[in-house]
Amino acid sequence: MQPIPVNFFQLRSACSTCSLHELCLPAGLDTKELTRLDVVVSGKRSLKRGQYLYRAGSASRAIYAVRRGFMRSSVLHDDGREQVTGFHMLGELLGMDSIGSAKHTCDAIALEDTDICEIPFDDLERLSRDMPTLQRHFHNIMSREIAHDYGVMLLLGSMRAEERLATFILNLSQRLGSRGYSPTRFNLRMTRDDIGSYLGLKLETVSRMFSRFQSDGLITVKNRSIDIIDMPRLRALLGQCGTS
Amino acid sequence: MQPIPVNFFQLRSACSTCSLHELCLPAGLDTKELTRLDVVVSGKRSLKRGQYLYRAGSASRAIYAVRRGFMRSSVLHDDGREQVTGFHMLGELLGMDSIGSAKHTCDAIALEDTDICEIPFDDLERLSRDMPTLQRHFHNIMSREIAHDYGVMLLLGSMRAEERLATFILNLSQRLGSRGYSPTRFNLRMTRDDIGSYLGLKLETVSRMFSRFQSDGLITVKNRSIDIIDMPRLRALLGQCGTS
DNA sequence: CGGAGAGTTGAGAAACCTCAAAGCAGGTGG
DNA sequence: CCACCTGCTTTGAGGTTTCTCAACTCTCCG
Repeated sequence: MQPIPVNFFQLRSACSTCSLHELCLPAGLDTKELTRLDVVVSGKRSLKRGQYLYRAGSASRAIYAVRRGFMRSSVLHDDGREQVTGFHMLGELLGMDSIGSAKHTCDAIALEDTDICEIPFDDLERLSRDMPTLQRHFHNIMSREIAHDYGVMLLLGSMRAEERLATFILNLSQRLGSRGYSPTRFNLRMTRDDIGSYLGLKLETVSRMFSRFQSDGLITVKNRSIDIIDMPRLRALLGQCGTS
Repeated sequence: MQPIPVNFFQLRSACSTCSLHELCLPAGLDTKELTRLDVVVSGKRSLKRGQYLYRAGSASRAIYAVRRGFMRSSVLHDDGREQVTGFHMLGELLGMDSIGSAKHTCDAIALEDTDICEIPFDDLERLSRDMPTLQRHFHNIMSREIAHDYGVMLLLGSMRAEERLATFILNLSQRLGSRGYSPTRFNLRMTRDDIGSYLGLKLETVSRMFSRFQSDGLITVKNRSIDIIDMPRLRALLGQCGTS
């Protein structure tokens, strides 16, 4: 749950033609290299809200970057239980779990109308062999995803409901802030059930925690719109509850 | 928590000189390529039980493979809480979370006397550019680690204690079996506290579940030695408890 | 033989879940 | 434009699981 250290403005300046995603970020790529990368990334898809980008089990030959909109990834257990594994906003990548198996292990669904660009593995790997900077950068991104997942395990394994939700809100705030949006006022794109699934809680617990945060004066919640009133005290919730 | 699909015998035959780890596994590398890989992988380290391979924050320029022994990885929260993120046995890789940041994000400690071989990123990336098969294979491994982490999230987010521990035991059984050891009788290398931290439970809960499994006739537990008596019923515990 | 670390077990407390009812918002069709 | 319907959200009450605290046992070593 470490915030992804991406400054959207850096990103924009580094990559004006292509899809404004993590992959063509700091990298130190020259114009010619960026152009080559751009060609590879040119496959685009538009999704309506509720439409799947891919489903578990389907064939996979690409990773995806969010150009516009908001995505949710989840894994499905045999017995029907679902675990949300992540939410993906502008510039973020998804589908890195399926390079290994050539089949998707997750579902990915659009939570609002979303534009996606597609980056075929084969092209990415071919390009990486020519461009060490890109290669290193791609490895960094996958590695960061792993480190991020460890953060989520820490959250799921050792935090209480209150701390989980505070972490979640602050993480969204940070990611929106670094993209130039307000870090204190934003709209959630997902349901309470989605949040609960991601945080290992039931939707009622999520709802109760939102209410408690509101009555404690930390945030204002009105349906899906969040307004962070007292950022310092919200931050102070992290690492407070449960010393074990 | 999907089992890692590695057959140790395949592995052994594919890679007789080097360190018998995942990296030089199916790959389809020829002898010359294997030799080049072998040179890179030649850095070795031996650890005594209780010794750290690396600690969070220290500089990182390599990934590591277990040649012999047993390792534990964990992330540390600011307030001292610890979350075990994985256990690593013969042939498995660790340290892939730290390629991105050049600093380790985890601690890695030896749970018994362990030999490790070190694979510097730079060498691996250089070699990958020459050897597409290795490149693809390395990406597969990182990708599988991500998919595996999603499985752990599912476990932590939506399973009850009983199911978590059953999953854990079956996962160990599977990994030991694929390495030629008995899948039904084995010794745990970690404490109840380690297991609890990995599974998001307290050590007392782990202990109680072991006792319950034993009195239900599923396994025999004597300290750290486990004997699986009724594999089918142990498997049946998965996906049974909690339909939500 | 003693000590330290690890594991077991019990009792009570706390956190979270389940079930249930009611309120709201947003979209659709008449 | 309104009424209705559906899906989402909130809130309460009671139940379950897991945690906490504590005492005791066991095992391994020196």
